[in-house]
Order: sequence, then structure tokens, then C-alpha cells
Amino acid sequence: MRFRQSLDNALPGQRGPQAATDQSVCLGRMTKEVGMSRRASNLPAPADRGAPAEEPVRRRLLAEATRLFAERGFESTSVQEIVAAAGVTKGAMYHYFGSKDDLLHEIYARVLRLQMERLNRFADAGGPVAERLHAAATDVVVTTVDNLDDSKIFFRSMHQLAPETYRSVRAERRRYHERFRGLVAEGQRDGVFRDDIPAEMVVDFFFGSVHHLGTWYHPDGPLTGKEVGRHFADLLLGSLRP
Amino acid sequence: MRFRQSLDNALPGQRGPQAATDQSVCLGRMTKEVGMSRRASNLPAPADRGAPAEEPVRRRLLAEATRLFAERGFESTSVQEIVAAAGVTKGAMYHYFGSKDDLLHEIYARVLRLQMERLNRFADAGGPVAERLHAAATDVVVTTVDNLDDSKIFFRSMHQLAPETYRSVRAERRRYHERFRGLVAEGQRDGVFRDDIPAEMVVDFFFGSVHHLGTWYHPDGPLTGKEVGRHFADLLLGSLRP
Amino acid sequence: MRFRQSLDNALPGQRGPQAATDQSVCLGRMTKEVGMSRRASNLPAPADRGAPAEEPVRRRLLAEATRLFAERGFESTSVQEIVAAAGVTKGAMYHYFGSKDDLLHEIYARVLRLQMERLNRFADAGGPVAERLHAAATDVVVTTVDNLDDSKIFFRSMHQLAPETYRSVRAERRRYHERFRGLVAEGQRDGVFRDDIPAEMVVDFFFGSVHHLGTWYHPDGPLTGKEVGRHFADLLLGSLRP
Amino acid sequence: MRFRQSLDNALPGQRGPQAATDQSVCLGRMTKEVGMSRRASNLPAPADRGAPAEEPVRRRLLAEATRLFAERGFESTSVQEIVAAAGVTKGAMYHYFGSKDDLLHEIYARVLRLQMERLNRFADAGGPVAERLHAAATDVVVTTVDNLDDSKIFFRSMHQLAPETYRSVRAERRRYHERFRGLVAEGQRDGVFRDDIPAEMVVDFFFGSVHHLGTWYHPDGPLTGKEVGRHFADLLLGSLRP
DNA sequence: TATGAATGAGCCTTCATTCAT
DNA sequence: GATGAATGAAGGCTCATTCAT
Repeated sequence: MRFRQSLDNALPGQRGPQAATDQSVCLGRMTKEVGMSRRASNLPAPADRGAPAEEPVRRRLLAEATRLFAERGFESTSVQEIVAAAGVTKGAMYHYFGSKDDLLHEIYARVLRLQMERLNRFADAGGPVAERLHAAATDVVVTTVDNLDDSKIFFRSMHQLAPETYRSVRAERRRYHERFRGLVAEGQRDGVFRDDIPAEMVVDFFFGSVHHLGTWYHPDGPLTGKEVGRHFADLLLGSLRP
Repeated sequence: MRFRQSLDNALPGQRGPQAATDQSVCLGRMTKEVGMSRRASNLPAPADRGAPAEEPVRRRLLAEATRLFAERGFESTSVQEIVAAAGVTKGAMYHYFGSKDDLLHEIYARVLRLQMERLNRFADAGGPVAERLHAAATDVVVTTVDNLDDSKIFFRSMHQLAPETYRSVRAERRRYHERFRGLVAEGQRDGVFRDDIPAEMVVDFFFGSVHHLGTWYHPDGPLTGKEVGRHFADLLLGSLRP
Repeated sequence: MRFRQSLDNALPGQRGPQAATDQSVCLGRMTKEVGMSRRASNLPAPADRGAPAEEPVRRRLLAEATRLFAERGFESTSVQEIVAAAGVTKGAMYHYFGSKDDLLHEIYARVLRLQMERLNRFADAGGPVAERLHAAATDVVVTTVDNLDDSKIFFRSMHQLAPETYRSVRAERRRYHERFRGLVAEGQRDGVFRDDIPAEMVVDFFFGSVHHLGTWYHPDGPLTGKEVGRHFADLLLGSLRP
Repeated sequence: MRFRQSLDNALPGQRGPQAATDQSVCLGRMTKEVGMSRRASNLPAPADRGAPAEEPVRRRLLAEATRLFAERGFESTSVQEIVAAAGVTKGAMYHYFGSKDDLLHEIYARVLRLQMERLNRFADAGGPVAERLHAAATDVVVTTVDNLDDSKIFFRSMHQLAPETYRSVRAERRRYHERFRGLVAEGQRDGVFRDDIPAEMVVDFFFGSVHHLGTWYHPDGPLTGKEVGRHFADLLLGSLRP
């Protein structure tokens, strides 16, 4: 549940009640649609008490699939390995998911929803654009590091999605980039950022770095996600100085 | 080794901008035609005598494999597809390559050799460290863009390599990073670069951006590789300002 | 047993041609609505008391199974498809039927019962044997055409029955053939039919034609079942002329 | 090889050289396209001496598939069973046939080609139409009985063919019927056959009988195929008497 | 050098059926 | 009566690889 904690802690302060409503609604939908991604940890999940078991099999399948796809790639992971890891049979998997591809697709949906949601909060917060950009950049690193498996899967396996799904994922991703680019462009208009480099390229530059965290970052290495995030944000902001 | 010769021509310092343009064109052709790694055998390569046809079948196989791996991924490309694209039979492929994995491995070897070679030349050139870093950074972008398929394959399919090969590729890659990091550290020692961010992280930050060129750069888009390279190098140098 | 009542009305002799037309309409509806075989259980069927809803779920399952088996074959029709078409769940199906095979078996039982019943009535009617044979032959065509799905299933899927069931269906079928053959043999003994061809073969000859109606007859084609029946009967009687 | 013998014996006499050429050309094509269907007998095939082995694996697969499809139906026969019966592995089967459906399709192609060829010869022979029809009718029974497995498969499994293949098989079958119907219509025009029953229906009537031979005829029963053929032809001609 | 038939392991998926509720 | 999650056994098919020629 590190995830929910991150959410509670890291969001830019003081939202009103409707924001809270948004969040819970969205989380509520998440449960129904893709499973909560509540890591296969053995910590007791406090939310489970009182609520029905909310499909632990489905959740376990998604968790194990995420882990295995990140570890050896989508194509090199067999359905048999996934269900064995989740402790169920193949039939059970096909009860919850239409196909192996569907499993992958749900992982993508989960990542996309989460990241967009977080970015929106940071971008919508008040304060100078440089601060908002720094906070958003730090946060995306922290979130990525907290969900490193998702991140590893994202670019490595995107081409395995069905064409239609692929397009929709790319479109959603593009929306995300555009939101982020909006912050850069805003700073350029305000004169606080250099404007001799297209904002779009700055975004591609930065997110390349972020997406490759999975190739070198280790949770038990010397640096916390927060530290890496701050460094990355510093580099980004530094590179934007006029 | 036509390859090295081309390289010799393209080195920093000696020529004007239009020569640089030639260079990238040349690199582009190189990728298609050369197929540097002449099989991991220790047999003398008969092709070297008088520089004749040098195994066009082998070259074609490598070229088509590169194209297909980049297009659909290693696991989703069958040997049958590769040999069909190259216009030969399976037997021929197994005559030149020990396995499908071997094919992938040779692609990696080619990339690694090329990039290390180029970096060395730029790093060893004279002049202020900032200039050398800027030139090396620009060049790695240009080279990546000229060999975009290799770049797409590199990170997406690394985990498909046999463990031993995987380790050796990583080690070689690390050497490459260390060489690059050396430039950053040198600038930090000299006080021309900020030193509050570990040089290692700066390198990871920058190469993340470079490796993701394959996900958004298109050769027929508005920007040339050189332009992107300069922007990227500017961003890197900008982020390192004290 | 609404069924038997309908049958009672449609018997030879008692009514004019327009009644015959009614009959075929009625048989058509019967197939859709009746579902004669009220489960192979020996429990008293509560539906018989007062003739109430008599298990509409069961009836719907049988009707949809018949339709689907005829359309795509027994093996290519999944239980899931059947229950979806009937608007119920799998559990419901397994409540009414022991297995998918059981469903098929009940379809056979229904067909066998119906055809034997009708043949008996025609064979037992009075009049010259040639007339009785002609009437019976016409009727079996009409009945077949009115229940074309049953007919399609009959021979195509017979080999899917459990061995025991298979034998019992064959035996019942043989009894049917024997009854029909009796008419032919009677005519041969009486000298009204040629006797240089075994009666048994005449029966196989004729029923081959009947069973293949499903491969070419279409209810909305130019010919009514009655017309086809008369032609077929004419051909049969014609071929039997001494 | 009973088959080829039948051909040699039963054809209406005295054809010129071009007919013989047609036949061998056609047989030649057969070998290339669908395998010879030379029953899985252990008699030495005289034609094989001197000629290359002409794909005995393919031939065996086709023979065993035919046998098994006839015995238990297409859907109830697994590829594993077929290859086990043929003494090869699945891979070998998929080397020669694109799919299980393809196997079925080739069986159909073989049947269609053979029957059309034979019918043409009888229909094209000289003599009164009644004689030609009688000979053709007898022959189709003999051929059917000699290839009873093909016949069993034909109607039972037709609906398993891919839609396109299905259509092409039906079209070919229709051409066959039309050729046969031509003979009936000719006799009707000449006044030697009754014309109060559509020729088309007479054909459907007769071929229904023929196609159902598989449900009752046994090679080791009391009647030879020739005898059944003559009886059937007698019945057909009898039913057509004015 | 090069072919292509053949292998055998493994893959994704389907499906009839069961059973706790 | 009825549900629907879960099972487990196949099923069709693919594929990297081998080997006699």
C-alpha cells in the first residue's frame, strides 16, 4: 500500500472536498475495472475489512503478471507461469481476463490512469510555474520508482498491444505529455524558462530519462526515489534556465 | 574494414558542417550495408582477401533481422520471417548464425562497438571539456537517429539475451557510460559543471533521453538528427551549469 | 401433452386439404414451443397438474440447442452459447440436463417419438397399401420439412451420442424402418409393387432422400413441404411399379 | 488401389487417346495437389517404382485423416490422433497442410474432382439417354461405396469448412448436380422420362439416397457395390417411367 | 553451401463440468 | 432453483532447431 500513502503525503496541499470526492470515485472505479494493483504484499489491507473480498484472484493475477512481465518481458512470460505464480489455474485467469493481451492492457490502463491523475493535481496546484513543474517532475520520478515494474513494462511491451489498444494507449500518453508540456510552455511564455528549445522536445528529453529509471534504479540502492526525483527535477529546471 | 575508414573521416575538428552532413548520410548507409561482426568464428574470413562480396547473405540476414526486431520485437519475429525477408532458407541462416539469439547478439555487438568507438574519438579530442561533452552528446544522438532500429532493439530486447551475453553487454555498456561520465566528472572537478548532482546520475539522465529517441523521433519529421542532437546537448550542458 | 392432441387432429382421412395446411403450420410451431421430452427423470412432473408453465427454461434450452446444433453442429456449439441464447446460466442448464450429450439425446428422443407415432397412424389406417404408403411417404417429408433442424442434426451428430444411447437410437430407427418396410413388402406380396428389389433397399433408398432434405430444402423456397412430399411419394410409388 | 481398377473396368468403352490424356493429366495434378489417396494399404504400389517417393507422409496423413474423420467426425478427431495414426509428428502435418481444416478441404477437393471426372465420362458416352443415366447412376453408387469414408465425411462435415471453401465446394457440387440433371432433363425432353416432376428434384431425390449409403452399406455385407448400384439405378429409372 | 522435411516442446485458448453458496 | 467462480484436460498451432542429402 505504499501507493496510497504516497498519494496521501505527496499531493500539493489543501484540496477542497470535491477533490477528495474525485479521488475516491476514481479509486472506486479502479477497483472495478482493473483491480487495485495493491501489491502482492502480505501486509493486511485495511480497506478489505468489511468490504467483500473484491476479487483477490484477479488482483493476484494482475500483480504476478506485472512482476513477471517486468522481469522477463511479455512474450517470454507464459500464461502458465502467471497462473502458477498467482496460485490459480488457467481457467481462472480466463474467467477474469479475456486473453493474455487483456492482462497487459489492464496494466497499461492502470498506469495511465494513475499518472494522469497525479499530474493533474500538481499542474492544477497554485504557485509559480517553476515550482509546479519541479514538484510534478519530482513526483513522476517518485511514482515511477514506486511502480518500477509498470514502468519497465510500459515501453518494452507497448508494441505487443493490439493495434487499437496501442493507439488508445498512445493517445492517452500523448495527452499526458501535452499536459506536462503546457507547464514548460507556460514558463517559456513567462520568460522564466529558455525558449530556444521546443517545449515538446524538453518533454521528450525529460520523460526519456524517467522511463529509463527501470534500467538502472534499484529500490535498495543508495538513493531513495525522492532523492532521485529531486535530482532529476533539478536537472530539468537547470536545463531550462534562460 | 570499410567501417573504420568511414569513421576516420567523420572525426571531430577536421572539417566543416557540410562534411558533418555527409557523415550522417554515410552512417545511415553503413548500417544497412556493413554488417560488421563477421561471425563469432575464428576461421579466417575469406572475404577479406581483396575485399570481395563479403557474405551478402549474412549481411542481408542481419539487416532484415534488425529491421524486423525493431518493428515487431525479438520474440514476435520468427526465424521464418527473417529468412523469408532475406530471401534465403532457414538452413542458410543456421549456416551463418548459431541461433536466433546469436543474431540478436551480433546486433548488440555491432551497436556497442560502433558507439564506443565514436565516443572514444570525441572524448580523446582536444579542447575544453564542455566542448568535448557537447560534441560527444550531439554525436551520440546523431548516431542513434541514424541507427534507430538498433536503438529500438537495444533496450526492448536486452532481456532476451542469454545470461552470459546479457552480462557482457551490460558490462560493455557500463564501460561506455563510464567513459561518458568521465567527461562530466572532469567538468565538475574543473568547476565548469555543477557538482551537486552525481555525475553517474547525469549520465543516466542523459542516456535515458537518448535511448528513447526511438519512441518519438521520425527521420522524415521536421527535425534532422543533428538538430535534435544539438538541442539535447544544449539541454545537457544547460543542466550542468553551476 | 398438447402434442399428442395436435397429432390427433392431423391424422389421415378426417379432413380436407386446408386442414393439412393448418397442420404443417401447427407442427412448425410445435417444434419451437413444445419440448416434448420432459427430462429423463422419473420424478412426477409438476407441470402436468393443471398444465401450467411446464418449465419454460427447459423448453427454451432445448429449442436453442436444436437451432444451434443444426446451424453449427454439435461439437462446434458450446454450452455457453446455448445458455446465452436461452437467456439462462450454465448452472440452470445443468439443473435440467445431465450433460451436453443429454441435451442431444433428448432431441433425438423427441424426433424418434414423433416420427414413429405418425408413421404408425398412417400405416394403421385403412385402404390399399399403395395409398397408405403414399400418404406415409408424403407425411414423413412434411414432418421432416417442418422440423428441418431436427433432421439436420439427426445424421450429422449421431456419432456424438454415447455408445449406449447410440445403439438405442439406432434400434429405434430400425424399428421405424421396419414398419415402413412392412408396407413395401405388403405391396410386393400383393403384387402391386415390383419385387425384384429388396424392400429393405427401397426403404434405405427412400429415406436417404428424405434425410437429405436438410441440405437443399428451404422453407421460403418455391415449394411447400406438401408439394415436395407429394413429388417424393410419386417418385417412390413410381419406382415400385412392377 | 481398388480405385484405379474400378476406373479401368467400369468406364464406358473405347475412348480415344485424348480422353486417356485427360485422365492422366488430371491424375498427375491430383498427386501434386492433394496426394493420391492411395489407401494406406500395404500392397506395393507399382507406380512408385522409379518415381520419387512422392510424399508418402502427406499421403498417409490424408488417408488416416479420411479414415478417422469418417469414423468419429471431424470435430471429434484431434490432430494428435491423426498424426499418431500416420506415424508422424504434428510438425510434419503442419509442414504439409496449413491447418486441420486444410486437411478436410483436400479430402473434399479429391472427392469432387474424382466424381466430376467420372460423371463426365458417362454423360459424354454415346447411346440412349436412359442407358447413359443408368450407367452413370450405377457408377456413382459404385464409386461411393468404394470410397465410403469420403462419402461419410462429405455431408457430415461440410459445415466445418471455412466459409469461402464451403462456398466453393457447394458450387462445385452444384455443377455436378447440374450435369446429372442435364441427363434427366434430356430424357424428359425426349419423352422417355416423365416430366411432371422437376428434374432438379429427381436429382436431389436420387443423390440423397446415394449420400446415405454410408449410413447403412457395409462392404462385407451381402451386396456388392455393383449390385446396389444396379438396384439404385433401376429404382431411379423406374421412378422416371412416364 | 544450402535445402527442406521433420521434430518435440511449448504456447494460448476453449470447454464441459463441478460445487459452494 | 440458480449462480458463477474455478477446474483440469485437451485442442490446434507455432517455432527454433536438427539432419540427411
